[in-house]
Amino acid sequence: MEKKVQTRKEREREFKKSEILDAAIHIFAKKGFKATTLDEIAEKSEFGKGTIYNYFSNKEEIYREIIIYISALHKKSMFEIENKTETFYEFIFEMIKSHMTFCIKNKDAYFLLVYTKIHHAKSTSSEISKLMDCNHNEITEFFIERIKKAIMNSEVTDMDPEKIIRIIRGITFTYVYESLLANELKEEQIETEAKFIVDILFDGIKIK
Amino acid sequence: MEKKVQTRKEREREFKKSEILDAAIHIFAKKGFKATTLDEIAEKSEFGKGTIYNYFSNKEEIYREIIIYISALHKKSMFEIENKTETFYEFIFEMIKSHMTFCIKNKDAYFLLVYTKIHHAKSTSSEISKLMDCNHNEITEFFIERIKKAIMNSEVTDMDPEKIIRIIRGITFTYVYESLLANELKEEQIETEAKFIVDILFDGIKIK
Amino acid sequence: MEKKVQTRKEREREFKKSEILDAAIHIFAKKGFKATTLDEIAEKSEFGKGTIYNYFSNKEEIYREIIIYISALHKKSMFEIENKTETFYEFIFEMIKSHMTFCIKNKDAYFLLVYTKIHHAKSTSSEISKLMDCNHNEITEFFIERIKKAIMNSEVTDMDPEKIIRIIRGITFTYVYESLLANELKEEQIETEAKFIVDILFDGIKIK
Amino acid sequence: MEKKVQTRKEREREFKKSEILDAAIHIFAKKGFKATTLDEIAEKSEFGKGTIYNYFSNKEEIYREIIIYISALHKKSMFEIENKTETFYEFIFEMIKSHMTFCIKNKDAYFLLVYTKIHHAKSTSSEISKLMDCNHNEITEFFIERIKKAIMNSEVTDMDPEKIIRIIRGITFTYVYESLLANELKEEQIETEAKFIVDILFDGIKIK
DNA sequence: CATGAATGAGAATTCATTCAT
DNA sequence: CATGAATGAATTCTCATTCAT
Repeated sequence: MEKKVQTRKEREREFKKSEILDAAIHIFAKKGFKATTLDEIAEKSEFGKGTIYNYFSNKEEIYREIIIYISALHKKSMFEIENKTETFYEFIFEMIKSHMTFCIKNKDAYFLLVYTKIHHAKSTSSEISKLMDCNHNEITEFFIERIKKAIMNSEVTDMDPEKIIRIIRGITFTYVYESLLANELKEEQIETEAKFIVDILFDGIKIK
Repeated sequence: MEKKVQTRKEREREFKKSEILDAAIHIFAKKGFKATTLDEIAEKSEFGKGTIYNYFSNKEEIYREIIIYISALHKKSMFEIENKTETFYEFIFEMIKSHMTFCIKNKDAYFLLVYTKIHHAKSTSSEISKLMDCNHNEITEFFIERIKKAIMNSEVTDMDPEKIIRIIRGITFTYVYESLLANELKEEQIETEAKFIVDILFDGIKIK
Repeated sequence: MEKKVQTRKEREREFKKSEILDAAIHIFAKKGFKATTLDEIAEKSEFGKGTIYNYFSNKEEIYREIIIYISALHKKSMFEIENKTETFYEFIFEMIKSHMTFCIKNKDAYFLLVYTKIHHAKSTSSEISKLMDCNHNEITEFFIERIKKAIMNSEVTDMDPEKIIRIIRGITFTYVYESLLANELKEEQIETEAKFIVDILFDGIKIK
Repeated sequence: MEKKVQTRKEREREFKKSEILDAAIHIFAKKGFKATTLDEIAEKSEFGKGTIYNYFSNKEEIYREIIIYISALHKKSMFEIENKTETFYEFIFEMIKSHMTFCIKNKDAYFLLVYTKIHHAKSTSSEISKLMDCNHNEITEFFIERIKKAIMNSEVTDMDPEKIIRIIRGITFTYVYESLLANELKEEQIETEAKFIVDILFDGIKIK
């Protein structure tokens, strides 16, 4: 994470790599792995085709590095909220806001993440799916602990934490995904939208 | 829609087409559109590669027909429950059960549907994405009417129906998807699982 | 070796494979493995580039099959003479004639064989070099036995058989190779040329 | 040929060139021309890839210079023995020893020479093959003169000198090549091994 | 001079589609 | 209709060569 002493050369190299990755994210997010060609990545990143191979040994590696990078970013945005919150309600609220912020800021990245999750879900072999699984599990673990605590504190009904997570993830992921697609999720609405979701999650839709 | 009088020839043709589509669904679901080859489809369907071109004019058409077919099937399973239910709670309950039944019976089809939704979401041009959108909207319309009625009946809190749908779809889709992936959703659990979801949806997770 | 019952299809396939191999031999012999392109092979064999991949899974496989085929052919031409000869002189004489006949009839094949021997000599890993070694050893074994017999029969001076083989092989290979290159070895001269070599081998060049 | 007064700069330049050539010989000998990359040469010679182009205008030129250099070296080692010898037997003996010494000292160079001879034998166009031919002919001429003299002196049977050369070259080249490959030729055995060859060449293998 | 990043022409390989049988 | 051999456009990847620093 912290390569303190970096020469100018190294920094330049890192910068160029990230330029290529940036270009690639957009295309991968739009077309998927197979349908994305190196010519497109080259053109979009404004490098020659051969140049890209000076930075990545093949197409798959570009994809992998993107997934690693995005996953880490997303995970980080999830874990950051840990200590900032008191109640479970607050925790979920912050978590959803954090997720939304991440998604708005990294729209393509988020689409790619969802695409990859779906796409690699069934192929047990690939390195990428292992990586995704690993991240997924880490976040799940983290959540489960928090839910157990909430149950002990009588904040929420006593239910299988795994299932609760599925519910929360379901609401959040799809809701955000669809909102983004419809271009209906803007930064200034995060507060309201997040509250909307958490309230339903906690109180349900039934009229009281 | 109206294939009233079908000769034996026509019926045989239809049957063979469906054999090819069946074979293709599995592979498309596993690998996605691009990575699926006609050789694989030919082998799995036990037809010659050339034969497939007697039934479909190209690979895309196979894919399209699959999506049309599955979407219709799924839509049908959604609309069927319309008149069987009295309360909104019942409606959602039946709808989720219906969805689950469909997914269990057509696992690959469902994965393919999800994959296609994600994959084509951003490409505005393709015929397939239009088709998906169209179906999506039809179901949405149908739901919205029901929700409006429910709001009028004071069954649920007065909220934007579009948003409620997103929530419901989010919970259902992802919950079912993840359960299927983890191989944790069996036919005999549908009743329980569906109830679990609806109860949370109506009452929330907060302890009362 | 003997696939007695072959359908027409299979025979046609075999025939086309051999057409491709024939075309490839000439080019490989002229340019070596790396410098030979599949476009050239395709053009010379009068097939489309893709077609070749219906018969061989990659360029290396074409090369390998050629070497296997030629080696076997050459080995066969060596072993055939075994029982036809009485004295060691006769044996060597027949062997050289056989070698020459093979080389004249399969000029390109022979050049390719020599090229491959040289080229793969140092790479211990490749499958091809193992194959060549294997054939080389088989022929060597065969020769050694005959030489030992000749020594026991007092036909030739008692020397290390391995070294004698090297001498014989050296004379024969290079002599034939250079003669062929200079276009100075024709079928009708085989008898004379072979005798010239054997006589020197047995009696030396010293005036008596 | 005449680099009489060389500045330090020039000497340094020559030295660096030879460093590059040295590195290249090993790789060319191992992999052949096409399969050798400039990256490898650069790495092995410990120069930057671009630097190499300050000394040679392209890959082919490196190869050519190597061949020129080695050929000259080998030729020199052949011509050196001219005046040291009295009889033809002695001449051949010295020649073979000289050849062996050269080969042991310049193993890679020798392999490369053999490889190049084989490889370029058929391509009439290239400059390299002309060079090789030229050297080949020079040595041949030189030998032929000596053989003619030997025939006149009744040292050897009256035979076509060209053919005798082919025999001698055949024995020597292949014998040495195979011995080197098998790692069986060491400096201290040169005397013995050379005598073994010459004796067979002069007296044959027939028991007397 | 020394360097190595950038480049694109060229090579191997894949695969949807055609078509003769 | 059924078939699969033939095809070449498209794609990934390599590497000699150039050139700015």
